[in-house]
Amino acid sequence: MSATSESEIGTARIHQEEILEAAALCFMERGYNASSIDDVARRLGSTKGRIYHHYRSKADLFADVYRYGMELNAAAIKPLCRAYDDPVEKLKAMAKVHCLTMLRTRPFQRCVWEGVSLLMRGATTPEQRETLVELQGLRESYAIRFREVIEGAKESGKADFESSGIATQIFLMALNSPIFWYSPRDTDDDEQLDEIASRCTRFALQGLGIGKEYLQDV
Amino acid sequence: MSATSESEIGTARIHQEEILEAAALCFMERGYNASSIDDVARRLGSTKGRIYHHYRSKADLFADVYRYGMELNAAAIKPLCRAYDDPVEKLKAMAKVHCLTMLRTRPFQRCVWEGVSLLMRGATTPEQRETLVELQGLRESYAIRFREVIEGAKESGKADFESSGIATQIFLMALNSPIFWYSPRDTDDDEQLDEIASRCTRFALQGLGIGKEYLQDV
DNA sequence: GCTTGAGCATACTACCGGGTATGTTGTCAA
DNA sequence: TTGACAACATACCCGGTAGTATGCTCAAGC
Repeated sequence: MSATSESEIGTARIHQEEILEAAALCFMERGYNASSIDDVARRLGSTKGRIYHHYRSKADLFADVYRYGMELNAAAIKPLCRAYDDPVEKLKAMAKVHCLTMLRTRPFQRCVWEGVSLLMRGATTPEQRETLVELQGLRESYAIRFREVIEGAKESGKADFESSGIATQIFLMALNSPIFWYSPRDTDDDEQLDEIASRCTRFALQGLGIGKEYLQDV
Repeated sequence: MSATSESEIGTARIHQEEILEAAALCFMERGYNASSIDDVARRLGSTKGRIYHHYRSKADLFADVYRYGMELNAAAIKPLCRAYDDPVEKLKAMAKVHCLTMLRTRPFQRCVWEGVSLLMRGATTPEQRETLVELQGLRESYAIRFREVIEGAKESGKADFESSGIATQIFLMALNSPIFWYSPRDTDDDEQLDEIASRCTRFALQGLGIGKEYLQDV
């Protein structure tokens, strides 16, 4: 609320990132409602006081985890936005990167998933509503970026589906799916993640009706 | 616990089905942890007493909702198990029916989804563990049925993927996806559900690498 | 008509967890 | 040196909720 310089915001973020990570892990494992603030604090090796010093409420903390997760997503596909002419090539790159981001930041992505839907029914105060609408907007504008490219692929004749809205939904769902069924191996093998992302990406692109001849290098 | 005749079990089920439905709706809207027993009772126009007369705990109630949802799934695909020679034709039928069941029994399927994973971390008593393992088994054996047919489709040369395990996961995820992004219209149009199920099914089958020439009638 | 038990409702307890109020410590600026 | 404030820890409050104990009613069986 007070006038804080950007450096102050920066250091605050550094302090908070540790909290964010612990919160994301807790929320992923037990869900938002089943995770207590004390749980998050225990994971940090500290107490409630630390969390409530940085966040005004549990919902605020969750919102920040959500926001951070969406920032990671947006940052990952940002370099690709202007780098391709062919929409299919662009879609391939975006899908692969998106899926890799899912795998690499799984706890946050699980929070994004649980996300707004649950909070909508619980949140009561007007400011909370406002925050949720904002977060919802982040998610939707992200999905729209994919939808536009998907529609471009259809117009190029290389994809084949009926409703772009539905197609986008299933497409993203296929790419998101590993955050649920993939449990990371002890050997944190980056190649293995790449392998999984490739398979999800191929599945999703083929689901859109894109021929295998375009998917050799995925 | 006492020796109950089958008819007694039958009438008990009838009484309980009303509770099951209310519980499924509550759990779908707010999630398991955020739904109180009183919420479920309110939706029934009754009180806690009724629920605790039939169920020993909240977890028990949820388990029954889960079980019921899985029974619906199993019953839906059961007639198809011996009706096809071509694995692709069988898979088409199973996928379509599965997706339609998702759409028609959405509240229960959302509970199945939230399902065991969350409870695993919360459930403490040994008997609860036992129940969860049983429910987990229901889900897995159901998935295995799909996996076998999917593998059959690959062996027939009409499908093309690398890991049948991963392929099955993404495949089912694509078919399950409408329980999240589809919100039923006021006009409870059965044809519309069929339309959506068709699109999901085509997406999922194409994702497996099955050619469009096999998917005209989906 | 009396008992018995199923099928609930009512009233109550115990505890957990979100939130707050206050104390403590280190650091930095004046 | 001291005041001020950030960054926590400690101690406490209190509302909500799972679960229980008990009361009520009605229908069936004898």
